[in-house]
Amino acid sequence: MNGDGPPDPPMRDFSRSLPMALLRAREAVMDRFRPSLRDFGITEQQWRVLRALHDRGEVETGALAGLCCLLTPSLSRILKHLESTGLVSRRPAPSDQRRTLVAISPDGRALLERRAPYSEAQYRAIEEAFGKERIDALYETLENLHNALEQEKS
Amino acid sequence: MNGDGPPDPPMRDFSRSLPMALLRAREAVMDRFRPSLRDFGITEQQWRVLRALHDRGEVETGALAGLCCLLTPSLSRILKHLESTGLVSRRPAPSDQRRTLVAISPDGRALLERRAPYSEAQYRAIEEAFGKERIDALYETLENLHNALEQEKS
DNA sequence: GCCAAACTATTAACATGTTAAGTAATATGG
DNA sequence: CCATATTACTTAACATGTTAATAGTTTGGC
Repeated sequence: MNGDGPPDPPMRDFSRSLPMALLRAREAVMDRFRPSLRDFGITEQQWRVLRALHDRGEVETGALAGLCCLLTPSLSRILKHLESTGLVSRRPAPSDQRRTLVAISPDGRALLERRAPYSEAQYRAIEEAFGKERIDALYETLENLHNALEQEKS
Repeated sequence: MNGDGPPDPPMRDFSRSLPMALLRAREAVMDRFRPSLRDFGITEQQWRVLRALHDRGEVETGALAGLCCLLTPSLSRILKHLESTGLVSRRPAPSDQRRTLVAISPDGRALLERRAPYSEAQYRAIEEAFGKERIDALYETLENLHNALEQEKS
C-alpha cells in the first residue's frame, strides 16, 4: 500500500548531512586550537568570552551571548567561573538593574595576550594547509548561509 | 620595551574566527531541524546514531562514533539511553568479546522513517534559500578543509 | 501610583562535550 | 604459557548545550 501520490523521496545519503559536514570541519579546526587552550587552562567558550570582552569593552550579558554564540544559561555559568577566577568582573547596569555589564580584568587581558600568539600561529598553519583565498571564500560563504537562513525567520 | 625583532602581529579581528564562523552557520542550520527533533522526542546526536545504523546495519561502537562525529564516552551514554527506550540493541562481537555490535531496532527504524520527511522538507527549504549549487560547493569545501587538516596529523 | 505584561538574568534538570582513569578481553614477546 | 602491553569500551568528573521555570526589574495602560 503505497498510495497513489508520488512516493516519498528516498532518504538522503547519510554522508550528505549539512550539520555533520559543518561539525566535522569545525572539529578538524578545533583540534589545532585545543592543545594551547588546555595549556592555558581555559575552555574554548571561556576563550570566546575573553576575546569578545577584549575587543568590545564592557558588554551586557545578552549581547555578549550573541557575540560569543552562546546561550544565556551557558554564559551565566561561564561568567560565574570566570569571575571566581578573577578574569572578568560584573556589575549591574546603572540605568537598568535587570541588566548586567561584564568587563575583562587585567588578569584576563594578560592571559589573552599570552595565548594569542599560539592561536595566531595555528591560523597561519591552517591558511598554509588550505590556502588563504579559500579560507576567505569560506568565511564569506558561511556568513551568506547564515544570513540567508536567518532572514527567513521574519 | 618591545624588543628589536618584528612585533607580534596584531590579534585578528574577533569576527574572523573560523570556529565561530562554522558554529554560527551550523546553528542557523540546526534551528531548522530542532523543532521536529523535539516533536519526536530525540536529540540531534540520537538522530545521528539512528541514521548511521539505518544505513550501515550492525556497526561496532568505535566505528559508529566515527560515523556520527561523537566521542566514545558520549556515544556510550547515548547508546545506554537508546537501548533503554528500545530503539537500538547491543551484543558482544562473537569473534572479539571486547567489541560491541550495535543495531537499530524495528521501533528505531519506524521512528526514523516517520521523521525523515520533516527533515527532507527542511533540506529543500535550505536549498531554496541558499541555492543547491552553493550548498553542494560548500559540502565539497568543508570536506576538502577537513582532509587538508587531517592529513597534517601524520 | 497600581497592576499586569514584558524583559533580563539566573537556576534547574537532563543530555552531551571533553579529558582522564578504570575494566575486561586480546595480542605479543619471552 | 605467562607476564605485559595494547585494545575497546565504559565510568567518572567537570564544563557546556538545551529547554523550561524562576526571580527581580521595568514598562505601559489605567
